[in-house]
Formats: sequence, C-alpha cells, structure tokens
Amino acid sequence: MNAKTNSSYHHGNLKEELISESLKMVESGGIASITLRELTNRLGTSRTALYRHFVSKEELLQEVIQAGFEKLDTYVFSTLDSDLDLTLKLHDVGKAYIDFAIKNPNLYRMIFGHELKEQREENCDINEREDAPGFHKLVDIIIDAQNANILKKDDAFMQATVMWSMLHGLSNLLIDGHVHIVDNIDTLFELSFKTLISGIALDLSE
Amino acid sequence: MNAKTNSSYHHGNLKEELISESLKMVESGGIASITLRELTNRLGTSRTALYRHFVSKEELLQEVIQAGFEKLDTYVFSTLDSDLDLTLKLHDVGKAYIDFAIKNPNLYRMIFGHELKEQREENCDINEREDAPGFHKLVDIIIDAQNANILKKDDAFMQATVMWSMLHGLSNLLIDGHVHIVDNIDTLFELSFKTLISGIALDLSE
DNA sequence: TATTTAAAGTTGACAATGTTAACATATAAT
DNA sequence: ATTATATGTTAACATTGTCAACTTTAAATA
Repeated sequence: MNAKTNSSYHHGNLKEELISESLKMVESGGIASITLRELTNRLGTSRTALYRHFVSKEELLQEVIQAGFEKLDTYVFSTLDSDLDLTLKLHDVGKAYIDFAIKNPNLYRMIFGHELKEQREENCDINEREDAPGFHKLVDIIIDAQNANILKKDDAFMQATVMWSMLHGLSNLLIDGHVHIVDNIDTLFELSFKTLISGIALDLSE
Repeated sequence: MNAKTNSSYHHGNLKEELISESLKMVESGGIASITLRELTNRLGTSRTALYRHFVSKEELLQEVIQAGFEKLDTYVFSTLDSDLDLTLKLHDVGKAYIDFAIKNPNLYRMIFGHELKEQREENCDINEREDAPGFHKLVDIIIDAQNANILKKDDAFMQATVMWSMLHGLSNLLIDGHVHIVDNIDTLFELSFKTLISGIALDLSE
C-alpha cells in the first residue's frame, strides 16, 4: 500500500504482488480466472505492466505454480509432530496432503495441471516433483520406518511414489467430484492408508 | 465422404464427425488444440456450423469427454480374460488402465479434466464416475474376490475406490512427468499393485 | 404436385484475451 | 547534471468463442 501511494508510477514490488495476487485469484476462481486485465486492474497497473517482469503470462503462472508447491510442502510437513510413531507420521502426512487438496482445490489443480507443457519441454529437469524437498522428506520417513522394521525393506523411493500416487489420485477424485462420498472422506482416507500399509488381501500370513 | 460429395451444403452427419474429429485433435494436440476454426476447417464447414448441433463448444467437449470415457472403459474391460484368477483379473484391469493413460495422455487428461465446471454444477448426478459401468465392473470383480476369500470383506465400493485412486494417481503422475522412472513403469505398477493387495508393512501376521 | 415450414449451413460482426511496438517516466549510474 | 536503464503506459493486432441475419436444402402439409 505504501509503495503504491508513494510513487504512483513505479509500483515498487510489482513482480511479487503479481504472484501473490495470482495465487489469490486461482484459489477463489481457478486458473481460468487469472486474466491479465483483471489481475493488473487489482494491482492498479496497466494490462501490460507485467511484461517488464515476466516474458509471458506463462512464465508468471509458472512462478505461481512454484509458490503453490511450496505452500503444499509447508502445509504437509510444517505441522508434523516429530515425536510421533513413524506409522503415525506417514498417516498424518497423508492426511495433511488430502486436507490441503480439499481446502485449496483450485490451487491443487493448477500446480499439478498441464498448461505448462511448452516450458516443461525446456526445463526438463526441474519439473520432476521427485526432486522436490517434500518428496524427499517423505522418502526419509519411509527409510526410517524401514530401519525400524515397520516397513518392508523395498525401494524407499518407489514406496514413496506409491504412497504419493494414492494421495494424488484420491485428492483428484475428491476435488473433481468423481467420488460422492463427501461425508465419508475420512473413512475413505483411513481405508486407503490402511490399504497402503497392510493391503486389502486376506491376512493369510503367507 | 459420400455424404459430403453428394450434397455440398448439408453435411449429413456433422454432429458425429465433430465429436470424432475432436477426439483425434485432443489425442494429438491436447484439449487446447481444439479450436472451432481448426475443427470446422478439417470437416469443410464454416466456423459456426456446429451451433446447429451443440449449444456451445462446452457442450461439444462434454460429449467428447463421454466418448473418451467409453473408450477407456472398453479398453480396460473388453480384453479381459474371463477365465483368469480373480487377483490376476484385478491386476490386468489395473495394467490396462495405466496403459490407456500412457497411450492416450491428452485424452486421459481431458476426460478427467475440470474445464466443465459450469455444466457439472447443473448435471450434478451424471458426472460422478462411480455410476459408470466400468467402475461397477470393478466392484463386481472385487465382490467376487471377497466371496472367494481372496480379499478382506470390507466395503467393496470403497475398496474399488481405493484401487481407482491408486490407478488414477499413478496415471496422472506418469503422464504429467512428475515421475521420471520412465523405463521402470512396469516395476512401479507391480509394486503399486502388490501394495494394494498386500500392503507395504512388514508381514508380522499381526 | 406445389407451397410452406423447419433444419442445417454461411457470412459478417463483436467482445474478450494475450501480445507487441512505440512512447513516457522514474530511478540509478557516471 | 546528464546519461542510461528499469519500469509503466497507450494503442493496436491476431486469435478465440459467440451471436444475429441471411441462405440453402430437406421435410411436411395442402
């Protein structure tokens, strides 16, 4: 606010405000609601002001997506109780992940969306989420659980991917309305997690 | 072809050709590549000809999505060997599902996409995929497996949803490039399926 | 069969969107 | 103090989906 009133021409920190305002717009109206006119109107600049900070709308959205991933990672891991049993840790990570998706469906859809195909072709390395800090935290928990003889000593990387698949799939099905057990989301998650840990097969102590 | 050459003005079966041509366009270039100009150019009509068959582009895409779902269901279940062991049946269903997503990433993204928000608000019943025939076939296999003492006698509907979550999540992660174990897709699926069936926990015969 | 009616297709225009080029202004550097 | 650079503005453009008015063919009715 002060930056705006001080100098009416130069905005001050337009780049960051473009990102944060875009974040607000996605969360409330979805990615399609981010139009350059509306976005710059909200910040009191002209429609093309953002081209001094981003090469295109695409690049802006890219940074919004990165900010969104950071919000997800923070939400999932920052509130994690470090004294917990390792199985409970995995449980709470999963629960927080689903919670985030349900609370921020539009943002979740955007960060995992595919509208960034072109840029993905170029920066082919940076886009694999496996390199994300959040994913590695999950892998670490799984390794700990393996060492504590809680989980099978398989490839921890793959086990983490399996868990992530489950969380990602459940999140998408829920926020896109393909599953209408809305009042039973908790039950559905608990069964999913239980399945992840112990499977759905009869326990024949093989 | 004959319909076109016979009467140059009236197209004949424009509606169905619009849908099938749109299907081709999604598969090759993604949903964003379906532009009314390009679509109608391919069929040799004017840009607005489709408004005699669909109320909007949105409605056309809706029907394309429905056709896409039918393709998915057919692919997953039509080649299923009915003599198979029930666990193998589940395995093959899952494998076919992933295969379809990998072979038709753009189509898969479209049918599970969210660009149909407005219409979904109205036809709130029809859009839950749980009502789809494919999902019910999966539930039936699971019920059979329960009766054969292969699976735990939990809620079959939920078990099917858990399996679907895993498949959907894995499909999305793979086709969106979040997992770069491209040469190990089979291994990843096998571990996922094994996890679904027997979990990742140590077998302590609890 | 002749005439009317409805269905299907076309044309031209419109508003909204992202983008660019040319210009304007403020800040930083010399 | 002057120059150079960063930042912001304005006007225009092509592309998109959509609509209104018109044309042409097929169907219905007399």
